[in-house]
Parts: sequence; C-alpha cells; structure tokens
Amino acid sequence: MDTVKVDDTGEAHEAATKAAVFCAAERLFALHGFQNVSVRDITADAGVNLASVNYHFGSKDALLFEIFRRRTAELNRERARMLHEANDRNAGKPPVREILEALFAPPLKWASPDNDRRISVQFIIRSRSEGTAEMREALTNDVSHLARFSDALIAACPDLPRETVYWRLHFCLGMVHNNRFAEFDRLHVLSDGATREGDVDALLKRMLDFAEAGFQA
Amino acid sequence: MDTVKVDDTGEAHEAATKAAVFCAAERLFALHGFQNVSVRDITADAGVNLASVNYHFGSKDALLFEIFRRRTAELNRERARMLHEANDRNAGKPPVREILEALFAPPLKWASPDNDRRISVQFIIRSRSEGTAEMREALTNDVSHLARFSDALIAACPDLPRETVYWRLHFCLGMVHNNRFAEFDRLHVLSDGATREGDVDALLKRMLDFAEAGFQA
DNA sequence: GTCTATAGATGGATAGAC
DNA sequence: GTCTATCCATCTATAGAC
Repeated sequence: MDTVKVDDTGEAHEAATKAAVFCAAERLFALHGFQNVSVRDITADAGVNLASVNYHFGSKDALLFEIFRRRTAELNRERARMLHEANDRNAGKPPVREILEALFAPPLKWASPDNDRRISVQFIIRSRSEGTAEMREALTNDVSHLARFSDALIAACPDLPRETVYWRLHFCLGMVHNNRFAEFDRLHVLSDGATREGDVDALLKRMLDFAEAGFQA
Repeated sequence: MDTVKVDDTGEAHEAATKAAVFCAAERLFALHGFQNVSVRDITADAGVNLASVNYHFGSKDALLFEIFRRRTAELNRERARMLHEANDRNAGKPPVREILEALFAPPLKWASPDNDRRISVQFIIRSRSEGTAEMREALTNDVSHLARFSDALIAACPDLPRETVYWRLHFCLGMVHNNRFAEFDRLHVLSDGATREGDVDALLKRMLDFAEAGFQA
C-alpha cells in the first residue's frame, strides 16, 4: 500500500487517486494476468473514473511498466542490502548459503500470507513471462543486481568453473520463480496436503538446504 | 509436424488445413504468448481462411486446449517411458539420478535447437503461466504422471520425510520450467557469453549434478 | 482534476454464397 | 469444406463539458 498524504488539498486527492489506481492494477494484474485485466476493470475496482489511468500514467502499458519498475527496484534493493550484510558478517567473503539466503529470503518473506507485499511478488513473477516487450527487454539487459550475486558466488566457489556457477545461479532462480500460487496448489494436490505453503521460514530452509548442496556437487 | 495423408481426396485437404492451423497456432503462441496472437494471425500464417479455426476446433480457446492436451500427453508419455526403463534397469528401485533424468531429459532433448519439438516445449512452459482457466485446472488436478515420480523418489530416499521429497521435486520442476528462451538470453547476458544453451547433453548433466546433490542434502 | 461520451481499432464468431 | 463479408462485443485512448 502506498503512503498517501491525508489532508484536504487537491494534491492529496490526486495522490490518493493515483495510489488507488496503482494498487488496484497491481492486485488485478497479479491475480488474473496482464492481458486479462482491462483499464475498465482497474478503474472500477479502484472506484475512480475511466480516464484516470491515462491521465495519471499515460497508458495502460506505462502503468504496467511503472508498477514493474517500482517493485523490482524494491526487491533488488532488499536483496542487495542482505548481500551487503552477509559481506559485513564474513569479511567480504560470505559462504554460498548466506549469498543464497540474500537471494531467496526477500521474495519468500514478501510472499508470506500475512505480508502486504504478497501480491507484489506474484506481480513480479508474472511480469517475467507475461510482460510487455519493454519489460522483457529490461529484464534481459538489466542484470547488474544479479552480477553482484554471481560475483559473490564465484568468489565463494573458487574450485568451480565460472560458467558452472552461472548455470547453478540460473537453477536457483528457477526455484524462486516457480513459487507461484498455481504451483503451490499443484504441489498441495500431489502431496495430498502434506506440503503447506504458509511457513516461509521452513520453506526458506528447505530451499537453502537443497541449493547449497547443489552448489557443493 | 502432424502426419497428413497425401492423396487427392477432400479428407486430405481437410487434414492438411487442420494440421496447418494447429502448427501455426502452436508456433505463434509459443513465440508471442497466447493473448498476443489472434485468430487472424494464425489463419494468415497458415495460409487458410479466417473461419478455419472455428470450423475445425470450435473456438480459439478450444484450439489452445487441444494443442495443450496433445503436447502434454506426449511429454508425459515420454517421461513415463524413461521412468519405466529406469525401473527395469534397477529391479524396480532406481536411484534418484535416474529418476530425475527421466523427468529432465524429455523436455531438454525436445528443446534442443535442432529438434522439431523445440517449439512445443516453449508452448507447454508458457501454458503453465498464461493458460486458460481450463488449462490451469487440468495442470493443477491432473498430477497422476507426477505421482509416479514422487513415489519413485520417496522409495529412493527412505531416510527423507515424505514432504521433503515433495518439496524437492517442486524445486526440480522449477529448474525445468525456468528453461525459457528469455531466461537463457538473460543468463547469456549475465555470464557475458560464457553459458551456451545449445549443448543439451551438457545442460542435462549440469541439472542432474545440481539436483542429485540437492536430494542428498 | 474529474467525469461522461465517444472515437477508433481490433478481435472472436458466424451467416451464407459457392 | 472453403471462403468472404459482416455482426457484435470489447478494449484503449481521448475530446470536451463541468
């Protein structure tokens, strides 16, 4: 939820309308997919008029891209912060497990059922496969935040060839991106209820156990 | 490519038209996404008239579902065949690595640059996140083919709790589903060209090394 | 800034000729 | 069975009143 100034000026109304559109769009996109949500759906859900999207954001695609940019920036910042802390704790050479924790923990914590950002994570994951050409181009070419992780992993795995580290990072990202509602539901059916999604700390530990062992292969 | 009878009867023309629509639709859907491809795009690409989709398949969504059903059935059959062979080789108790190979190898081999089925794999992966409600329901509830893999893995890992095996299978599926064109491109940018997608045998070995070690954590 | 009304474009589906 | 022409619904974007 965005912070909205709560006074009686027009600026507050403007900000409130814009924020309402932003939040409604993010939620509807995350739940139903980008192409399945119309500007009409968004404005109706936000309780504002139809023209608001174009007035405040320029177009539907621009709105989509703004949500995408803000949320990915927040996620990258949080991951970078945790990686930085891992560096500080380990004199600049953190072990694989702590590097992976900085990669896994932010989206997992955010996806927790009681977290406001739960919907943001689903939006980000969805943008990876359903985004506009502009978003996909940004995803492909803007890898600077990932480079910090691959550099750290290469330093932590001096015995592994560089390309092996890149591939294993790719595998880890696949593990993260697979954490979608539908996939959890499927796993729940397969395991006949033995897997519960709610406990994110337990899931984080499971992912770290698996991935850390994979890096030591 | 579908098998088409090549005689001069009307049936051959009918089959040829239907097959042309099927192949064009699969390719365009796989490349550009389901919602970004119109019936007009498909019929234009296939060189047939606009009404063909509705005549032969009923609707755009029904066409989509038929492609989905055929391709997933083929993939599941190939995986089951390899799992069966692994069973035969190991007196009914194959090791983790051979089970995972039956899970990984079919989609990887099909995705090889010189394989006709390369496009089918991308279609299947895309259907996982962009499919219709009908397709998503089928994906969630039809887990019988996966159950054979989880059963085999549980038998191969007697020391692991059942739910741990389910989660690790979930992680492995995430590794598979992340093998999309866009993700390979991104990895290529990140590694500055050090990772090449072309060698599927090498990639299969990398995936098996990583996942097998993860199961032994 | 907000809202209504509508332009302008596109898409799925179908009727009817051949 | 094939194809053209068309209907009708839906969508984004915008003009213009207030």
